Amino acid sequence: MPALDLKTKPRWERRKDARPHELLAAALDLFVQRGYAATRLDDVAACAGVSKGTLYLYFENKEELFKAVVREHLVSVLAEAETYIEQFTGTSTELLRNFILGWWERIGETKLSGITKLMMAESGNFPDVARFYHEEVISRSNALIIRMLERGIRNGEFRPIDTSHANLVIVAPVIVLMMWKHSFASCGLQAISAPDYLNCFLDLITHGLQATPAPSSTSLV
Amino acid sequence: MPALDLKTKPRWERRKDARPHELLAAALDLFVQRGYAATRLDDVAACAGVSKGTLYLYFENKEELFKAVVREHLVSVLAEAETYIEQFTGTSTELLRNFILGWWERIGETKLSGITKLMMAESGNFPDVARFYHEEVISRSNALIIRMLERGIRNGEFRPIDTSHANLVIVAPVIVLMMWKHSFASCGLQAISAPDYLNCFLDLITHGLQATPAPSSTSLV
Amino acid sequence: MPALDLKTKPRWERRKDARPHELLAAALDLFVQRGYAATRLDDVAACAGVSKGTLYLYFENKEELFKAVVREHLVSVLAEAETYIEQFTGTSTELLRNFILGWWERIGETKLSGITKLMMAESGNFPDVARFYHEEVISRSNALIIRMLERGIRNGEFRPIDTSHANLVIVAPVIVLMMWKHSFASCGLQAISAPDYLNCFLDLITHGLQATPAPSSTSLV
Amino acid sequence: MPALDLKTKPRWERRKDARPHELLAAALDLFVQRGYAATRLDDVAACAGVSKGTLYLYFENKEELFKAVVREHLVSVLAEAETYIEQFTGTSTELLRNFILGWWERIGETKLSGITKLMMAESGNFPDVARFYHEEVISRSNALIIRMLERGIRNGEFRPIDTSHANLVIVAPVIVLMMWKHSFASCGLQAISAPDYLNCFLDLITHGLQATPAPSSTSLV
DNA sequence: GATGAATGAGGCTTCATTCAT
DNA sequence: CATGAATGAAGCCTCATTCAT
Repeated sequence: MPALDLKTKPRWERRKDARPHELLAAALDLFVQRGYAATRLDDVAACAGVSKGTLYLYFENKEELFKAVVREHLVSVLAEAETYIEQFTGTSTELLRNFILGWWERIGETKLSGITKLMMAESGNFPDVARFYHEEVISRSNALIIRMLERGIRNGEFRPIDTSHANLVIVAPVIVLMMWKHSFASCGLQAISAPDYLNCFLDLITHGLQATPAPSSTSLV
Repeated sequence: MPALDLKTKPRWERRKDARPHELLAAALDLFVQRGYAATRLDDVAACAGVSKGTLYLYFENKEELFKAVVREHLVSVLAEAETYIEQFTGTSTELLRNFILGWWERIGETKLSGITKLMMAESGNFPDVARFYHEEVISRSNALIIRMLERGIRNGEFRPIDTSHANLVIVAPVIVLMMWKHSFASCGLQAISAPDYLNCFLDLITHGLQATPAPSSTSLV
Repeated sequence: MPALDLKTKPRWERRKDARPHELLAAALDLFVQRGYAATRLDDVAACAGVSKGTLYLYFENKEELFKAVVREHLVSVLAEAETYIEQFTGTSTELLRNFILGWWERIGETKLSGITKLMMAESGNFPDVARFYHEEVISRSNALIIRMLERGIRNGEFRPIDTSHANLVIVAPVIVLMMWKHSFASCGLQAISAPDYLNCFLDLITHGLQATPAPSSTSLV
Repeated sequence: MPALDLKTKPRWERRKDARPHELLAAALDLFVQRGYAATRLDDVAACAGVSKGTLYLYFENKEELFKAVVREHLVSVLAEAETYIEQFTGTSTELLRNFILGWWERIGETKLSGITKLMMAESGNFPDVARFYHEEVISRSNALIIRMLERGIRNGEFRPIDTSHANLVIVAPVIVLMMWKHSFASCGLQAISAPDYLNCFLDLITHGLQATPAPSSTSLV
């Protein structure tokens, strides 16, 4: 067998390579479902069809497992968003709207929203994880949004505002929506329609940012 | 009997009336600091200077202790807010601003913000507590805000918007600010200036709600 | 007020005398309902409308309380039975039947059966209580039954049998009935009709003891 | 590697297949010795030479542990008895006698009698366990004895009696003997000779059941 | 590499008993 | 006499982590 034929690895060996991904998928599911502290490694292993000990072959401990989940699933989405924004050529209002809706589509609507929720919920008890997440995810996403706002201000679309705080104002409803979905809504309490909510929010924020006020194009009642 | 005996320390002190409040104070501190699941009742007892068993003289179990904390500390603030809103005679814009700032002052700035954070963080794992909190706190506070928005719409100050979603949009930044304070900020990561943030938010939201657009009175950069 | 008028004690003082009896009544109820170990002194106190501490004014500890219950409620019934048997003038078969049925009426059907059950159930874990109960109750009741059997043998009604073991054979069904009532029957499992059961038993035992066999007077099917 | 290393004691020993049985044996010992409620799982573990947590690898909780003890040790004996009775060809009097004596030999004389005692003693406080035991053990053993009585009545050996109550009358002395052994006798109070007692009982019951009365063959005094 | 048995610290809750008032 | 707040040991159960095989 020629050494070059890397694609015909025997089955068990390909499986070997797949292991970490299977484990991370299982871990994601459970972290999202139950949170960090309440997720038992037994369950992660069981869910991945592996023994508990095997988990420790691939990840030093619970914390490292979680970090790996974040790296595997969130960081890639961020990179994609960075590219998108850099290349966008329309108005900043459109860009912002697309960004928010895309964010919801790629993260909010998927399991990944659970990670955002989890970090807001538990970073206080796990400072190391918090630091890691802030560096890898939050600061990068902040930069992204601030860049969009500055673009809008620079070309006169948006009023000149304090971008670093506006960033958080803009981000807040999406975060709250994610948290709601994984807290009260998951107990059957007060479900929220994400599209309606986001439209309402985008309408308000668009009006709020507008340099030259214009009537909203659609009735939102 | 010699006067010296007076120094004998009793094995415990009778504090019948004060005890529940002391315990609730200790419980509040720890729930806020560590969350619901991670708070150990031993620690609550120790923090209140009593033994583990004493806690159970006053509260049936962890859940009831928590509920009592909420009743003692949050429900009263809500009642106050309801009265305030009912009696307010100024513009709705002013009312909304006062409400938000008062909310921050009474809750956001105090330990109580930790309860809001805790509930968003853990209600998914404790549905009974979630139901209780939603009934006692959330639904009442929702009603409050919706009433304010309707007041503004009715008298022509605000655009006609979907109040039930707008409610959440308005609430979101305050909630996120509370959560941030008890998550990343508590690890020394990216502190946020609440006044600046809230001003930025109020400026945006005021603009966003306005029926007849007016230029913002102050530059916020 | 003349010192002789003992019957007109002020109310609170008569109540003082009643206390121990009220406590013993409450204790009886709970010991019977839940057994010795599972009875909480809190509940006894509450059931008697008294504080926990008061219990300790009258009884040194749980064990002494229990002993007092036995003395108050069982020992007197025994004395009554002893008298009855001494004075009975009919046949021994009648005597035995009356004794068994009377035993069921005075003890089996009442709460007191619970004490018998309790002792069989828990004496292994409380040897001191067991010793006390054996001395005060069991050995005396054994003597009673043996005397009845010997009377029957002496006058030719009963076959000559080993009275000390027959004693236990005779006693066994009544004890089992008492235990059943307080164990499986109390969970709704297989209720037993005491009259039918006792009749069946008396029929069998009468036949079994008879010196000159005679057909049973009633069909028991 | 030097041979000396062989002496290193492992922190634990792998005993996958043996463990459950060792645990059940330890549990049986302690349940019998102390009863259900008074048996601490720590002690069971210690008695089996494992840590507390290990118990929970094999049994979900105390109740399941107990059920497993019953299944392992009692249910098998019952099956054996069922077969024996089905195949027996002698007289019903002999069958009954053999059954009773065999019951004593297989259960009464062994630790297993402690389970019977325990259930009579504690089923009132543990209804779920009671239900389980009644289904798995009591109802089956009742059926067995009733079948024997009906056999004797059918072929004219026994008088026609109420079999369902006679069943309990017959069973009572054996149960009482078992209970006695684990209650008063275990405190050194009034030991009972099982053989003498059972003979006395069988003599009485045989006479009591007989269709055509016959003189007892032996003097039992 | 993979397994999964074993550990043991730690969390919630109960209850007989004590003792200052 | 009465009270009832307080104690603290003890019991059940969980779970991250280790390690012989």
